[in-house]
Amino acid sequence: MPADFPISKLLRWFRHHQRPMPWRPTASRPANPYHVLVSEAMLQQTQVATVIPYFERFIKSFPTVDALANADEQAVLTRWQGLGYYRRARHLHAAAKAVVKEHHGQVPDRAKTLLALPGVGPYTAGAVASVAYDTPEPIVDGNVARVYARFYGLHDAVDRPDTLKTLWSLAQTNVTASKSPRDFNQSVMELGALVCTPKKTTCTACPLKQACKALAEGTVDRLPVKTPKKKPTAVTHRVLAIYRQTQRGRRYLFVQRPAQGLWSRMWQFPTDETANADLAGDLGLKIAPPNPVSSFTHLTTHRTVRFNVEQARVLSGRLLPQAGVWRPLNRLVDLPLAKPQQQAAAQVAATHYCA
DNA sequence: AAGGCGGGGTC
DNA sequence: GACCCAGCCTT
Repeated sequence: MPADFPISKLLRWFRHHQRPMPWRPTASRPANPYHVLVSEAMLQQTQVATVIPYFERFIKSFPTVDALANADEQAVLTRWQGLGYYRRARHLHAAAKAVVKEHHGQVPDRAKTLLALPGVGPYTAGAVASVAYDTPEPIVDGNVARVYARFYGLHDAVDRPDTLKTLWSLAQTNVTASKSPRDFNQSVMELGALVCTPKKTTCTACPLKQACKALAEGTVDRLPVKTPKKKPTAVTHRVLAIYRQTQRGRRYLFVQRPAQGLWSRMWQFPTDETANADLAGDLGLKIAPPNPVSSFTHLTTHRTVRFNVEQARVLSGRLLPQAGVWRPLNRLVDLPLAKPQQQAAAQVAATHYCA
């Protein structure tokens, strides 16, 4: 039988210390389930402070679930650009279409129904149900796992299936007992973000300190246990900025990435990720010898990518139909680019001004 | 069960 | 550097 979780103390702490978030319902702002759904999609593996400006811009562009459902994918990806995990944007777009088509434009209020939406897993389903509708659905995210692993003294790896089962069970028990599911679920996460942090915890300020197992046994800095992750592999990408000269300046060629894999459906300069592919020839173009522009390293979770950027002028040839678009570098606002391609574009533009 | 998927904050 | 972040999907 686990120790009693001090729900009331935690809720009291939450009322005084919670950070304002634009999607959070308050006394003067009723819950907006669409806002909650958008926020939870953005918050997957992404910190609150990072999400807030993206959320504001996204809602300004797509104020309602109907607006999002009717938007085209390029516009959605453009609003997501820079946030990462771009599959989330396409899933959220598909979820909005499903809400309009299958749920009369109302974001579902039951976790089981939410779970059927693309990009909505167990955490997001519980979060939308509890935060938007105040229903007693459990949630377990990185914060909750850390708080519970410490409070209950769970020394098994928290990403193990049996430990996860325990965590969800504890979350279920606590949220059911809380009588305020919306505040309770958010309060555990907020405690994990502000007090029960991965490092430099501030246990003296913790509303759970009197009953925390890890604090009592001195294992706070060793919990939660996690299985180690693989190191990223090093790869090199060759970026080729191909331009043609027009009366109104240079137009650069951009192509779209495939729907699967890294930076799905984002746009880029033609980029060789394998060996010495014939980038221009494959597009039906003949180019002058390329000039080096810059090199930089970009880090992702699984790769460290060395980007070598070059540019070259088109000599002849006709671009294959549907292969890409020609754009001046000062008109890329509606073309969703991932971070390294944004950086490459900025550096190509800089050399242009110097030359 | 394990790996892929971004980019930034923090120490 | 290393670790983490209001996870999800595919294989």
